[in-house]
Parts: sequence; C-alpha cells; structure tokens
Amino acid sequence: MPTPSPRPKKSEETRRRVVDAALTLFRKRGFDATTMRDVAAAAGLSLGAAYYYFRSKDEIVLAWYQRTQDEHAARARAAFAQSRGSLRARLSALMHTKLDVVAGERRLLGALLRVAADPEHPLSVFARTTSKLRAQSLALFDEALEGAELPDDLRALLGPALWMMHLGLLLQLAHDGSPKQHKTRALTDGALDLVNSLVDLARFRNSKPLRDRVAALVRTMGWTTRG
Amino acid sequence: MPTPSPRPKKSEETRRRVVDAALTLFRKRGFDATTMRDVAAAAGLSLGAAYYYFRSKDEIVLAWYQRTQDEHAARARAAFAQSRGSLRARLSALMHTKLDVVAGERRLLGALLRVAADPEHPLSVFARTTSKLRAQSLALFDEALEGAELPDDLRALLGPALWMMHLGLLLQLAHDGSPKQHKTRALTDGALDLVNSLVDLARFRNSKPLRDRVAALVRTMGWTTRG
DNA sequence: GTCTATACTGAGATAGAC
DNA sequence: GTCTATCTCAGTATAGAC
Repeated sequence: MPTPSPRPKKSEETRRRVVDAALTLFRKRGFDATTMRDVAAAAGLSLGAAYYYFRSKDEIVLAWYQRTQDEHAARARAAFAQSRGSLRARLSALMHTKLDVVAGERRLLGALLRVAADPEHPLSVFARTTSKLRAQSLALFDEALEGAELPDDLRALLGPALWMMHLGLLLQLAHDGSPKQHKTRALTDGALDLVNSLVDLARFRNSKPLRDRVAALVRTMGWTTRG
Repeated sequence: MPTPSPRPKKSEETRRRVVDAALTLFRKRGFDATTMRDVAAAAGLSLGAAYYYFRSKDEIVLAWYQRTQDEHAARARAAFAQSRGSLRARLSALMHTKLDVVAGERRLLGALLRVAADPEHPLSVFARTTSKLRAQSLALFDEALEGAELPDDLRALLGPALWMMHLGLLLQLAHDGSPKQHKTRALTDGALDLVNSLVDLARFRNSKPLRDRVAALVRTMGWTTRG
C-alpha cells in the first residue's frame, strides 16, 4: 500500500519555499509589482522551475488562500470548543477568526478577489478547480451551527447564506482602510446581530413556508456544491 | 461662459467609435482574447490613438458600464411610472431591468467584476474614480422606494442594502450559465420575497432599536458616499 | 521527477515625434 | 490628436543537467 510519505518530500519543501518567497515579496511590493522572475530569484530557483510548481502567479495566491483556510479551520474549531451553547458566540468566532487570519494581507486578498470575481478564470469562486476549497470552507460554516438546535432545513440554508455573507465581508475588508479594519469588524457584528434576530424570529413565528421557498431556491442555485 | 458644446465634437465621435469597436470584438471573442491592437485596428486608429482616449482596456469596460447605467435608469423609471403603489412591483422592476440590460453581456460583466473587486484598481467598486457612477445608481435605488410610505430611516437603510444585494446578483449573473439566466432571475425573486417579508415585519413590530443600530452601521461604513 | 539557462512571443502600456 | 517605436512583463518553449 502507498503509505502517505512520512516526511515531506523535497519537492514539497521547494514548493513551500516558492510560496514563502512570493508572500514576502507580495507584502513588500504588492502583487502586481512582483514579477515571477522576482519570486523565482528570491526562492533561489530559475523561472522555469517556479513555473514547474505553479502554473501562474494567481495559483500562488490560491496556495496562500489554502493556507489561510487551514489556519481558519484550526482557530475556529478551537473557539467552537469554548462556546458550546451560544450560537451567537460561535458565529462571531467563525467570522472574526477568518478576518484575523486574512487581515494582515489586504493586498493579497485584493489579488485573490480579482481572480475570484472573474468567471472566466479557472480559479474563480465558483469554478470546479476551487470546489474542494469551497467545500472545506462550507463544512466549517456548517459546523458552526452545530448544537444550536436549529431545524434541519434552517441549518442547511443558514450555512450557505453565512458563507455568501462572509464573501461580502472579505470584499469589504479588502477595501477597508480604517485602522485595524474596525469598520469591517463593526459591519460583521452588525450583520451577525441581524442574522441572530432573524434566526430567533424564524424559530418564533411560523416561517416554514418562507423557509421552504428559500430552501428550494438554494437547491436550484446548487450553492452547496457549485454555483 | 464655456457653453456646453452644442453638437458633439469630433473627439466625442472617435471615442464612441472606439467603444463600439471594442464592444463588438469583446462580444465576439471575449474580453481577454481581444487586444488593444485589435480594438484600435477595428476603430481605424493606431494603438497609441486608442490609448489617447482610454488609459486602459479596463476603462473601455467602464465606459460600457456607464452606458448600461443610463439605459437601466431609463427603463427602470419607465417601469416605476407604471407601478406607482406596489413596493414589490417597483423593486422587481428595479432589479430585473438591470439584469435585462446586462444579461446580454456576461463576458463583459465578468471583466467588469474582476476590475471592480480589486481594491488596488483605480476603477474598483468603491474607488473615488467611480463615485459618480455609484451615486447615480444609488439614487435610482432610492427612487424605487418612493411612495412606499416607509419610515425615513428604513428607506435610507434599504437603499444601500438593496444596492449591495444587486452587486451580489451581478456576481451571480456573471457565473450563471443557465439558459436565459433563469437561476439568477429566480434568485432575484426569492431575495425580493425575503426583503418584502422583512419590510412588512419591520412595519409591524417595534423594530426601531434594531434599525437604529443598523443605520448607525451604514453611516460608519459611509456606504452612501464611499466604502 | 526536479531543475537550470536562455530565448522567444504576445500584449498592455508609454514616450516622443509630427 | 495621432502615429511609430519601444519598453516591460507574464507566460511558453526548448534543450539539457542531475
């Protein structure tokens, strides 16, 4: 059986080196101003070798995003363990840990969004190529709803809705020049207040018919798997 | 006094020619596959002359978007005149006329979104350069709320909210490969149902405290003028 | 499979002459 | 306003070393 290699292969190590070099340069000069030649040089590689690992500059950004995703999952799950009962606390942790992880890299986030928004790009938000990433993230969002005793249909609906909301928050964050991104933080809290109120409301009144309509919609859109 | 020139100057005419040529090519081959050299050639100009009129390829897309905006305003206002009373009808007209205007140009919309999402880009959604465009659009959204007898604070809040929603719908539309974009249309209707329910709710119960919080937030974000 | 070296193409964008 | 010439840089191609 093909045992999952115990220690990282050399190629993995080189790959990591390219990403690290790229990130350092992106931070210093910004994404556009950094050339693949710079990246290759900083990683101690030839241009061809850099392209051997990443088919495009954009793909390096995606590798960074994959890292942040992993980091987000780790932090969020740690926070979930603390706040077993309160939905509000869990949602807050979910969103704010994400912002924490990404906040230091506004410029990179911009580069990512540019790619993500472009439907023609193979690495866009809803593209096949990025479906694994999306699924991981969506799963984490669903986890945040655990233990809140939500009706199944509401939960299935709230996950994608929150995920879309988080996309909007990332866009906002990328444009947020306020110190410590407090604007985006405030927006996040406000949005979560609203979500909370709506969830309470949905529990209260008979909102099943409306929920059914929305659920049907989410299914039509195929948001859980592909847009 | 510098009278606004009565008949279009020759430069205006050339400008229009460049845009038209570009649009034709964009439709045929897509945005990326069309080069500025192609555009210049099709417009009967040299490359340099084309760049004299538009500082970048992206700027041509923005010119297109300005056109669609004007068209949208015209169509929406015509529809508003028909549906004086019903808020739902007016909102539906507002959104669907926008989709109508843009639907035929999915590829261009993609190019636009790529630019719009990038915070480093001078033509991004929340940039100064595009503030006039944004203000025009926001004003139209506010007009749609006329005659619905909404409390002022709710109206001031609903405008930007709907505008942000419409941004999301455009993103969805750009990715929507379904025939006649029926997915996005369905999503639009569903979202408007939801909005409608919420507005009714807001009228019903005492939602003032929550509204005040949200209103403060919108002000903090500066969404009516700049993000 | 991992990497170097180098040359080349294509396209966005600019400079400066006219 | 318009043109030609030129620059820069992402990305490709190739040929080969280990």
